[in-house]
Amino acid sequence: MTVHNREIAEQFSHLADLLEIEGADAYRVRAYRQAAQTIAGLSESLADRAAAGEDLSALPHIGESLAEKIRTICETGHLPQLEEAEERLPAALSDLLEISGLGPKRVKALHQDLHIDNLQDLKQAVAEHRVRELSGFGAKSEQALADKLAQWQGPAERLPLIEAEEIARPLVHSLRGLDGVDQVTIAGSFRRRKETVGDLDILVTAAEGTSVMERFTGYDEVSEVVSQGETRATVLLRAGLQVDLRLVPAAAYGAALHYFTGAKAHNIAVRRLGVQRDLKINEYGVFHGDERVGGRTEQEVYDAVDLPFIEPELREDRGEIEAAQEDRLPALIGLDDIRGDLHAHTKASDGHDSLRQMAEAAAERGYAYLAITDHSQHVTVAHGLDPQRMAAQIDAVDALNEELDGRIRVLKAVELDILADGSLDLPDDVLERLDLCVCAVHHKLDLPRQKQTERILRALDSQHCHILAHPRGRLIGKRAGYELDLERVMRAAAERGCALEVNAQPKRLDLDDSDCRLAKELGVRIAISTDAHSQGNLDYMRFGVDQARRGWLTADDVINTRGLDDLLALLRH
DNA sequence: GCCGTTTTCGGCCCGACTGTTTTCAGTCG
Repeated sequence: MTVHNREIAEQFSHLADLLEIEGADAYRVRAYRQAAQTIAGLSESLADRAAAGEDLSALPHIGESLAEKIRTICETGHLPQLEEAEERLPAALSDLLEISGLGPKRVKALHQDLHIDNLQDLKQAVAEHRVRELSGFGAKSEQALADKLAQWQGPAERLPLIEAEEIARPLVHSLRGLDGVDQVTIAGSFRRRKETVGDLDILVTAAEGTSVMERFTGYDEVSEVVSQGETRATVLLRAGLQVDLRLVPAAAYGAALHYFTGAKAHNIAVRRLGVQRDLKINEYGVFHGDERVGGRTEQEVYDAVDLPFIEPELREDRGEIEAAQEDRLPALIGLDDIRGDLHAHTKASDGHDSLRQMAEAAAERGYAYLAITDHSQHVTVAHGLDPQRMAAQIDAVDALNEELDGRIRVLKAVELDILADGSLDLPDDVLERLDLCVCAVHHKLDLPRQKQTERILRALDSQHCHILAHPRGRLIGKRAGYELDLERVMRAAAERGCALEVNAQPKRLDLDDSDCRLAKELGVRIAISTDAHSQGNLDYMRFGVDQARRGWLTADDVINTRGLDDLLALLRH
């Protein structure tokens, strides 16, 4: 039984909540939260690392004390300090912190004075108008709580980035359409291209007296104005998404953009560097005493603390500040570096478009090559190809390449099922005729960790396995992915020269950002592929590139930045 | 509880908005 990083992070996070309600030292609480964040963002299994006797205190925000606690959790599954806290306070009290407007102080008051232990107790107390009697609360807060509790459906779900884009587009358009509005920029995790977005942070610069706030709070899709001031407003959209708007003067645009892009931990780290230089950095600029010394651009903010510009995708306080100080920031891959797509389907299996349509669409995007990777026979629901149909498709691709006359090269390929025992779903004599094999797991997702790992390792042993597709098998918000020792798979892939895929489907993004970073560390090559099931899906490439950038990858780390000849040479190895 | 170009102690980012107050605490980002 391996303890997941996620479970360790949750225990620290829960402990932080309970300690905060108890009124513990705020910095101690923050230390637990930062540690939880570090752990949640790791791809390598801490349980494996701990078992191997590695020094966990080398990790950011993990010191001796927390390293010891991690070891305890890995060995026993429990954190004694959390269990002790749960004896002092009801464990469900931390649920109350999820309600916006309730922080640690008010939750403590609710518990101590009204004996509220959980959300149910709170509902009852609100219904009986007992909350308004409490010092610090009033009729208005009680009513606000009543409204929020009535709509409460658990912690707000984060939206996949692509859905956030669709919601943001018309809103941004509406704001830009207003006279006097200069810049409208979406910052926050959206700009950092995080795979999911919890809210939208919109930054606006405008001429004085422009009615931006009115336009914003009056937007059609707004279901509730949460707060509204001179320079800042928060609304909820009907889609359930929270949107914050910040109005700043043009001279502060860079400082505001930096502040509003976050991540919070990155901002704190940058501001700390400012403090060391006797500078104050806030959303209005960089200040030396009362004198404003920068802030029109983000570059000025970084200049002030002697750092090179740090790309938004890297701003997570995951070592980018240190890397910037040591001048070893990666030159991140860009969409323009991509020369072709190595995973796409046609009507032959479960795609919507023909071979020719897919090839034409890829050529229009300026690609040098497109691998057609229809499913193999085991995936019957997707009408997977058996040896005969595969042979027919190989011939069809050869014929099409002749007709295309070098405009683009279609690669003969397959998305080949890895069977439960790790064998491959088509015989060698068929596979030998292909340019490329993309191997993937589509069934028996519930094998135990060791079996699943060995299954994939066996598949990697085949000389035909060029790329391991969607290695974790997760679906964002739906499925966690199968149990797997990914680090072991990566080491094996590195040895065999097999690439791992970043599947760019917005609901997969698999590998994810931190997996990419681990892959790079271990010397694993990456393929960024769309897994397109239609021509339009080829545009998902940018979502894959986003995650690769978040994972510190350069063009050199990614095989489909190579030209056709280099790629083919690489695949032959 | 972490961490170090003020290093093993004593710091730890900074400001807007709301509601309940009567000058500010709490919450949020």
